[in-house]
Amino acid sequence: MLLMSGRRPNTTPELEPFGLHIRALRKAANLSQEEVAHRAEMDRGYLSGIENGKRNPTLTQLLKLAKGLEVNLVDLINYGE
Amino acid sequence: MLLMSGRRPNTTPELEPFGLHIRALRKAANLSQEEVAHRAEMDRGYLSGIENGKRNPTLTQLLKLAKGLEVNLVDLINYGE
DNA sequence: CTGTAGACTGTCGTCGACA
DNA sequence: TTGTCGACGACAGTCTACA
Repeated sequence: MLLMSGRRPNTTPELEPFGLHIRALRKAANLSQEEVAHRAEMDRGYLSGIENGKRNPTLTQLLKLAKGLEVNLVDLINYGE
Repeated sequence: MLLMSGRRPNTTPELEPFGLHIRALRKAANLSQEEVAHRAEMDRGYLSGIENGKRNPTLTQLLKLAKGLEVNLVDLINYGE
């Protein structure tokens, strides 16, 4: 093997706080991952990966996510760092 | 012709305002692309692509860029939208 | 409802080079 | 100093499916 297809990295320390923040925003809005993913027009499994700090989203994905959570981009990335 | 290797997309409307903002921040600090890229530990040519709205950086790249420009993440992405 | 696995396409991100 | 090109490895992002 060594085919390494579907990216499934372990939790990345750098991305973890962001993921927790996204989850907090979603919970605060009382939405399921599926609902947010649908509104953001992104994959539900991918959103799960983001919340768990396993994915490294691009700027365009962040824009979609902000839309899905109905917050502006600044609030989306305004976590502790 | 149709081999499409080294990513060299045309300007993406979605990414353009962000690029202009990054350029403004860099100019305000009186830095060259090379200096910022070095401090951010990223490729200079790639930074050029970002400023021109041709690249779609990931969250980790944004974190690096904030470091290179010596601003926090919020200021980095706080452009008009 | 959520997490994760497999498979696939397309792009990210780097390096070296040249205008 | 900046933009862009070629090549290439690695990963983003999607879809189906199952616990």
